[in-house]
Amino acid sequence: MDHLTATRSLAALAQSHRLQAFKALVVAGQVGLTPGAMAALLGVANSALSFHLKELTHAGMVSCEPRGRQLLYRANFTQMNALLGYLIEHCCQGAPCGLPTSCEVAVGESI
Amino acid sequence: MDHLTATRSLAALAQSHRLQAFKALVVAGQVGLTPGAMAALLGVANSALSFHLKELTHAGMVSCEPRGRQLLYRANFTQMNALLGYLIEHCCQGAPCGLPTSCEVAVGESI
DNA sequence: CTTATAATTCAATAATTCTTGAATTATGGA
DNA sequence: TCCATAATTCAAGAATTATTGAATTATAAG
Repeated sequence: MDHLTATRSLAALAQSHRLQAFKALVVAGQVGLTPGAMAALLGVANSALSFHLKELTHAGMVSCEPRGRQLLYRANFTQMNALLGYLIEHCCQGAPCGLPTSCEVAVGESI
Repeated sequence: MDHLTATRSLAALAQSHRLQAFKALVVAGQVGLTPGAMAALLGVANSALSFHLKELTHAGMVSCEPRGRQLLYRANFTQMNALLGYLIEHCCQGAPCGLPTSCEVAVGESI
């Protein structure tokens, strides 16, 4: 993850509806969510949500797969983890990070 | 950290010059940096940097203290850690986070 | 084949964000 | 006091981002 990618990833999450959508996708996990379900969940117009999903997709924060006449969006955990790795590396200075004890994975380019 | 604060914190970092400034402040640590030093470092006009520092300040990502005729800005590590805690809690779903092994601190409201 | 559904795209507008350069405020030194 | 320095503020304009409603594309079911 480089500076530009980090900036774009942060910008993708830095909007209330998009952060809501992403959090919903995280909760949904591998099952994913359709745009219709998310629009209903967030109370946002279809076209507005479509716009935000495009932003998230372009930033690489979510992936999209056709399922019949619907689309299934899923959170891209790899990219999210890469963003967290970047923030921890460049914005924490090795200071205590207040992280869950379950996260003891070695950091590296694989993030 | 709640949804709104997280959105504002993310927005504060979701701009190239602001992310650069914040990273520079992280490197500077407790010493801090003056606006003049940062403007020179980033190659940004003073007034533009002032605008961005105001954004970071309003979002609570940095603090500011007068020092003679200069100002000293410092990264707010507490807020940054709270943001990381929020992202890990809501955007990771307990999945492996790819974090440095040095971060084994228990998470809590103190983040 | 026709119809209903799911989602995106488009155009227009509104709103926000960013940059620039000039003006302002305030501190410290000659 | 006078001048130079440090930084912010302000106004204007450019650029980007967000919302709305209509139109379009495409799939599935009857």
